[in-house]
Amino acid sequence: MHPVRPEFVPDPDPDPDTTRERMETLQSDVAAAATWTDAFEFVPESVGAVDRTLSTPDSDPPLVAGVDQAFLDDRAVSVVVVSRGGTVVERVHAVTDVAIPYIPGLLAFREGGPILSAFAELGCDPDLAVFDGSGRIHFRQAGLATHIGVTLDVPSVGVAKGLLCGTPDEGVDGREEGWRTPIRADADVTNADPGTAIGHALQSRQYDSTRKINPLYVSPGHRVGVGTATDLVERLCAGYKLPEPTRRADAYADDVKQEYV
DNA sequence: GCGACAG
DNA sequence: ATCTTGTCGC
Repeated sequence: MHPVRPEFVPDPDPDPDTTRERMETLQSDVAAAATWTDAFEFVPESVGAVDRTLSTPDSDPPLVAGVDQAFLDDRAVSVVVVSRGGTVVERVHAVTDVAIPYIPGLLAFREGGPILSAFAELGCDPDLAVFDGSGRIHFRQAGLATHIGVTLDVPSVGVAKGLLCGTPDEGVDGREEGWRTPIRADADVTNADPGTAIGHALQSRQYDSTRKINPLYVSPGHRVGVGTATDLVERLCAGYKLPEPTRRADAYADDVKQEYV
């Protein structure tokens, strides 16, 4: 089986509380090493969900990686789908054993190692990675997107379908497409001044009549600011609730899973 | 003790 | 995440 990186293996201890403390300490270290300001080479405006035949000969669109997983019993299928503009240029996957259960706030310890195994199969170097889960919107500001982003030192953003923690500036129900509001740190978020914007709720899609689609919760992973993270995700959407990188990864993970069932 | 909680 | 049929709407 693929070796699990030390970043995701806290020193073993018979006491579960001690193990948990070590994982939380590791996350605080990850948060301290994270950068939440724009620190990437590509031009944000060149990022898109579809190819643009003519116009804007600006700069080459960056390589954007979508990451997701599917599970079968005690195994995880981790995939990375890389696209440039609207074209998929590479898809890789890794099947690994999962030993850690899902615990809110500790997701990276369950999925991190398997995801790195998939990244190890990649032949290219993504300019940006989009994750299915939170980044800075996390109790210790070290969600999956931040943890992997820091580990690989790749610009990253987290896209979650549910809010883990933090408080929205406004109610999020029934909003129009394109709407967004800041998610601010509250007492549940450590290492952050209360009121600090740690992400956004983004209504990436909405129906005209029967509105009932919930918003996306976008947050910086690493080397991306809060506003830019949401701008990028918005640019990566193509008429669906989820941004294209994540949608493709989700679909590919399901395909691979079927072959292992 | 109770409630909340990404995938 | 996963287990699952039909069903409402564009």
